[in-house]
Amino acid sequence: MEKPSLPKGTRDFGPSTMAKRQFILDTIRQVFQKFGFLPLETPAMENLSTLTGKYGEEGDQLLFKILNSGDFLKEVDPAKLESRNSKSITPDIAEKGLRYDLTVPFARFVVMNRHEITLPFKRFQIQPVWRADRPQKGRYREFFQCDADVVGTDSLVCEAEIIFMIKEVMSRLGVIDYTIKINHRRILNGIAEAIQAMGKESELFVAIDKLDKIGVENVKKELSEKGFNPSQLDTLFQVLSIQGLNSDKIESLNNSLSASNSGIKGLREIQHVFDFLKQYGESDEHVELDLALARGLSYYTGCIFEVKINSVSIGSVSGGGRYDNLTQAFGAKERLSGVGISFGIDRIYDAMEELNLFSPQALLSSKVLICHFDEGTFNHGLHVLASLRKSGIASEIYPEVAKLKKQLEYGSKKRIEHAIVIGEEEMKSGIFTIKNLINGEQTRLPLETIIQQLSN
RNA sequence: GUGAUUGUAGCUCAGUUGGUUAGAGCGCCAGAUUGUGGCUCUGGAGGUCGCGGGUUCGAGUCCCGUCUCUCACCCCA
Repeated sequence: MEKPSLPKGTRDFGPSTMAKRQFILDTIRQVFQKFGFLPLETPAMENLSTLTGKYGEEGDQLLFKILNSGDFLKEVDPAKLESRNSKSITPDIAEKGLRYDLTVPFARFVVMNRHEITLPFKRFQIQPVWRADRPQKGRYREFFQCDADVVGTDSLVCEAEIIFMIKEVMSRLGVIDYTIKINHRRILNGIAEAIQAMGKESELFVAIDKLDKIGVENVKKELSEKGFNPSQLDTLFQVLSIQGLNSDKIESLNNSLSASNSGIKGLREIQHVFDFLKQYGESDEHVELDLALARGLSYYTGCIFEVKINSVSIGSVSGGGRYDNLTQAFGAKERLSGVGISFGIDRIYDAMEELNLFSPQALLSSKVLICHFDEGTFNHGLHVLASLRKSGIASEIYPEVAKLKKQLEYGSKKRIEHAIVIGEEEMKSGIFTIKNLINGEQTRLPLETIIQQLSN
C-alpha cells in the first residue's frame, strides 16, 4: 500500500490552523463589506481561452490545464502527436484550466453580465487560485486570494479607498509594521522616456523592481547586461534615488519628468490619491511612493500597489492596481476601467505566525462536555445537551460509556472549557456537577443556573 | 524552467572509519487511581531506515537512478 500524500505545494488545514485562517478571512470579508463591496464566486475552472494571454507568456506556463474528458486523443492530428511537442498538442487535449487569479474571471463575469450590472460595480471575491509554480517559502500551488475590485469608474477615490481598506485590515489583524507601496505605471513610463529606453520598458521595470532585494549595484549590472548604457543608468538612478516625504518625491519628480506627458499625468494622479487620503482624514502613514515598484502582471495601466509586512522575509502579502482594458480582452465594446486589490491570506498567515500575532484563545471548540456513567445517565445527558444547545451554547456529549477519567481527558485535550458530570445523584436531584477544565474548579448547580452563567 | 538541499517511530531528531536484535525525547495506549483531566510513577504498542537497483561476507551508513521536502533564481499572493 502506498503511503498517502498531497500534491506538491498544497496543504491540509487542521482545526487549529483553520481557526486562525477563519479569523483572517472574516476580518477581510467584514472590511470589504463595510466598504460597499458585494460578494461574487466564479467556478474553479475556466475555459483556457479566458485565461491564456492575460498574464504574459510566463503566466501562461503557470496555468494548470485540465485534460478533456473521454477519448481525447482520438481527434488529435496524428502528425501533431508524432511531433511530441507538448505545447502544440495542449490546445487539442485541454480546453479548461484552473483559475490563476480572481481578476480575470471577474472581468469575464462583468462582460457576460454587463446588462444586469449597475456601474460602478464593486465586488469582492474570496476563493482559491492555482499556479503551477515550484513551491518555496510563502509560495504555494493552491492558495487563497481575497479580491476587491471596482469597475466602471476612473475615479481616483477608488485608489484611495483601497488604501483605507488595507489600513483597516492590517490594523484589525494587529499588524503594525507594514508598508503600502504605491506607484504608477505612467510614472514608470515617464522614467523610461526620460532615459530614452522606450521599447525596453519590461526589462527596465523587471530590473528596478528588484532594487530593494538585490541592491543598486546588481540592478545596474543586470541593466548594463541588457544593453543599457552608463548615461542612461546615471539618469535612472538619479531619479530613483529621490528620498524623503511622499510630497517631496512628487515635487522633485515633477521636475525630472517634466518632459514626459505620461510621467506628469501619472504624478498628477498619485497626487490626487494623496489628496483624497487627506480629505478623508487619513494620514499617509505606512504609505510610500516607491518608484522601484513595478509589478509583473501586464494588465495594470495606472496606479499599482503592493503591501509588505516588514521584518518578515516573505514576499508581498497584497497587491493590486488599475487596469484599463481588461474587459476589452473579452470583446467588450465600451471601455471599462477597473481597480482592485488582492490579499494573499496564506502569506498573511505565515507572517502573523512568524510575528506571533495570533491571540491564543482563537480555538474553535465546544464550551461544554457532558460526562456520564451508564446508559441511564447518558440518556439524561441528552436532555441536558438539548437544553444547552437551545440556549445557544456550543456543547457535546461524550458519545459512549467510558471511564470519567477518559471523558475528562478528552475534554481537556479538546480545550473544552467546562464539563458537566451527570451521575445517579445528579440525575435525581437536578443539581449537576460542573467542572471548569481550565482552572480545575468545580461546583454543584441546577441546570438553569449553569445555562445562565454560560450564556454570558 | 535552472541550481542547491533533505528524507530513520505519529512529531523532533541521534545513529562513530560499513559490523550482532536501529535508539532517545515528546506524543499515543494501558495500569497505579472501579466519580475527576493536567503532575508523577510503571508497563506497552509503534520502523520493509522515501522507493528501486548496485558494490560488499555484511549497507540506515558507500555508488547510481528515481520520488519527495526545503531553499534560492525566474516569476509572483
